Amino acid sequence: MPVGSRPGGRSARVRAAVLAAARTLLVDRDAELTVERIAQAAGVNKTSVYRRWTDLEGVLGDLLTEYANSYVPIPDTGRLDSDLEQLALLVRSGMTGEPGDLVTALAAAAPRNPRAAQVVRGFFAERFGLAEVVVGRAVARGEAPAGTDARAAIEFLGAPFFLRRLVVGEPIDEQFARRVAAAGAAAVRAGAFVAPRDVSIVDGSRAF
Amino acid sequence: MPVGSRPGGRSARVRAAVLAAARTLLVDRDAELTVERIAQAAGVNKTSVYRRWTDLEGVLGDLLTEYANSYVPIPDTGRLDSDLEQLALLVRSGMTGEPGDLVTALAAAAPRNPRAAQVVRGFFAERFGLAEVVVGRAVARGEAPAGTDARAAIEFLGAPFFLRRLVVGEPIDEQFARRVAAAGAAAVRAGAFVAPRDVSIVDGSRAF
Amino acid sequence: MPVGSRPGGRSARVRAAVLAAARTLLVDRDAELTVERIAQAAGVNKTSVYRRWTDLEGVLGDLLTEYANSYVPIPDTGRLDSDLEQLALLVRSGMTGEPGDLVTALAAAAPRNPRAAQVVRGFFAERFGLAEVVVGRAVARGEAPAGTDARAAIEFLGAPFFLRRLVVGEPIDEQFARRVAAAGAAAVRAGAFVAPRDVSIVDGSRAF
Amino acid sequence: MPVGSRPGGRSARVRAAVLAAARTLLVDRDAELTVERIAQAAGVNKTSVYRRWTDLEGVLGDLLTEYANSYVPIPDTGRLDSDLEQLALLVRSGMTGEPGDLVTALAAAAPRNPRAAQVVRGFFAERFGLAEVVVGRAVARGEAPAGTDARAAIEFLGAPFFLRRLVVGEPIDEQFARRVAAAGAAAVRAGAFVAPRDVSIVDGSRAF
DNA sequence: GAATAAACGAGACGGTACGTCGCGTCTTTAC
DNA sequence: GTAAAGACGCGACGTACCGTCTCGTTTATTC
Repeated sequence: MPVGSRPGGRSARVRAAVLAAARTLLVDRDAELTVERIAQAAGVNKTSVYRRWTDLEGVLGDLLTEYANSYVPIPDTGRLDSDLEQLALLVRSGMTGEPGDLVTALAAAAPRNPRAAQVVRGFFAERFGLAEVVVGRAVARGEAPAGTDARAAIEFLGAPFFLRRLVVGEPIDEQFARRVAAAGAAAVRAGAFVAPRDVSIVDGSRAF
Repeated sequence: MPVGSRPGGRSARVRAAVLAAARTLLVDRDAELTVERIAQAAGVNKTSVYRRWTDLEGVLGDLLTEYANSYVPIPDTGRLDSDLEQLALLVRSGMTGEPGDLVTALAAAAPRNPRAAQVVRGFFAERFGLAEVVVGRAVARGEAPAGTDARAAIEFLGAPFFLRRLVVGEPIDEQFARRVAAAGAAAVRAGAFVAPRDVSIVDGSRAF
Repeated sequence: MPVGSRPGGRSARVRAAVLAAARTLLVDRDAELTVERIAQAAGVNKTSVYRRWTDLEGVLGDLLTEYANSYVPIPDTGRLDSDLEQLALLVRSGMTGEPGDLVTALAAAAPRNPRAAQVVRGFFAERFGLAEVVVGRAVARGEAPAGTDARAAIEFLGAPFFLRRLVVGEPIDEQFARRVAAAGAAAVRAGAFVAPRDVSIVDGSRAF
Repeated sequence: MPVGSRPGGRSARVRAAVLAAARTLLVDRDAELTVERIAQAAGVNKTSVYRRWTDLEGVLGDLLTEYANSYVPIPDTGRLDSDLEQLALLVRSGMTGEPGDLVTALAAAAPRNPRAAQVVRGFFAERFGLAEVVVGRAVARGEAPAGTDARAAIEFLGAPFFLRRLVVGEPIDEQFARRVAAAGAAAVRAGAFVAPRDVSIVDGSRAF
């Protein structure tokens, strides 16, 4: 959704001001995140916001995309357990900060705003995709059975953070992250994410 | 927030009509679920809705409570794996149907409506509580290590369904449910949910 | 377009406040007659205006209707000349005051607002209709030829006031009104408004 | 407001395109006649319109001026009646066609746009001025009393066309034009437009 | 024939008003 | 005397034009 046009022009200024204002209002809890308020906080006319984004969710989507483009180090410690732990701690710090609010806001808007749904899905598709290599390496090292569905494993690892954040509402501390990582590692090692047709083989090999 | 009064009075009739209308609009996708629309569909004045509930979320909360009060059979097959699988299949059928929509709607409202958050949390606290016995039995049978945190395990089991439903948006089929159950069982068996203070002991025992 | 409902209720209060505010803003030249400003001046929410009237023109239409319902004495002096003169002076005082502004505003909106056009037409249809009796009496007295089209005569009499008001913009003084009346009387007496088929007869009689 | 510069340059081309587009949109009823739409229809940027004209009304003013500069034959049949009839038929054809729409649009804008008011007044001042000679000749021929105010008579003649066009909205057919001419001729002949101070003389002469 | 100045296309911008929707409150009538 | 009917204040929505403003790109004169 970003327009871009000339980088140094007025366009860029307005765009930056709006995103910054949105970010501020997002952090300020109980700040009624509306288009009008964002525009006002950005010192920009409401019309200018609608010229660029179709929606409030469009703005938030761009914010989220900015985060998506920021560098996230994928851990590579040589062991599945510590890789997943590092990953879980990264997810935790992401979920408790600003992007967590963004995801919450967008996920809340998703049921009635297809674009919001698309943005948030795209964000996670990318994030999860990056993390899959961790599982792939474990398979290569023999820590995880061949045929392990990396995507499923990562989704399984990330899920509890969302449940807490969006539904349960309890705090997400480091211990929680470590426990989730441990569970994920155990499940991966036990072959719970091996693709169905291979399961029989794995089960068979496990019988010995 | 429900009033109740006398069961056969106007109160009861209005209440039933509103809940039925809300349920209908909830099932009809793209039906914009607003108080005014519900009142109209119920053949009732908007004021009558606000007399009984503080919010749209209040109505949905009552709807969810009705589901919460409906009987859910907790599986007891004698083995952890099949118990969790049954449980996961139950969760799946719950998430794909009407209560799934309810939870989605309430979870969406949660960030700006504390009561909605409370309702949805209460719902899950109860559901998860009921399911914990499954883990307890596994511990008793020796299938799971002593000190296993049943609540954490169940939360871990349920989480992927929410992620799919609220965020990722992919369909939740039986295979998905079975895989989640398998992962959960593996993690439980591996002791990933043993409480921290016992972890040292476990670690200690693992040292030998 | 007026709603009416209960006379002493809130409805009536809002309605009166809006009409009064509109009247005030109408008189204040350069006062940007908009719905929002009227609502603000009336101490009423914009929504309440739109609840009752579809348009700004709807409000003005009601104002005009109020004037239409106010009593206007139709002169009956016994002579066509003085009757028309009285009438012209009445039209003049109407055109130079508030209803003149109303008509101006509505006539301006008419080309793009059918309802405004309808209102202003209805207003004049009624006004002109009332004034026709003056011509009718003149015919009965023998001052005007039989078959005189009273409607056409009155339209002819009223027209110069509109031209001045809407187009030319010059002031409309008493002398102007008297001259218009004199011209109208002369035209009526000369049989200029006798229906076409009768014209030949009149012309014939005039030939002698 | 027209710039002109060199006749074959871009300026002239843009100017012509804009005026042509405006004329087209003016004829197409229900075409919303806005600056943006005109610019688009002209294949010209909005800025280019504003570079040349201050307003939409400025454009329409130029359009009207073009019509004003077009030749209008002032009838000279030798008799007042037929002169006025010819004139009325000319006015009719002008009012029912494109210039009628122009006048309507400009008259509608006049109350809030002084320049529009000025343009439309100027147009009529010129048109009426040209037509005055008809009355002057009638006076010279003895068909009308000396001292007849030609301007007033012509205004009186033209007025009913405006009333129909701007306010009443009924069609303007040839019969209407003829009747107006007849009424005008009768009023002129009867001395209704003789200047006030002369009225006494006329009245006196009429007394005999 | 190159330099230069004016006009142009493109389109973002601040601004005002529009008309709509939904919320939750409050009054009025009627049962 | 309670409750249904529905108007109300409120706030935000998203749209349409307005008239202004850069910012490159032609175009057409001028040297």
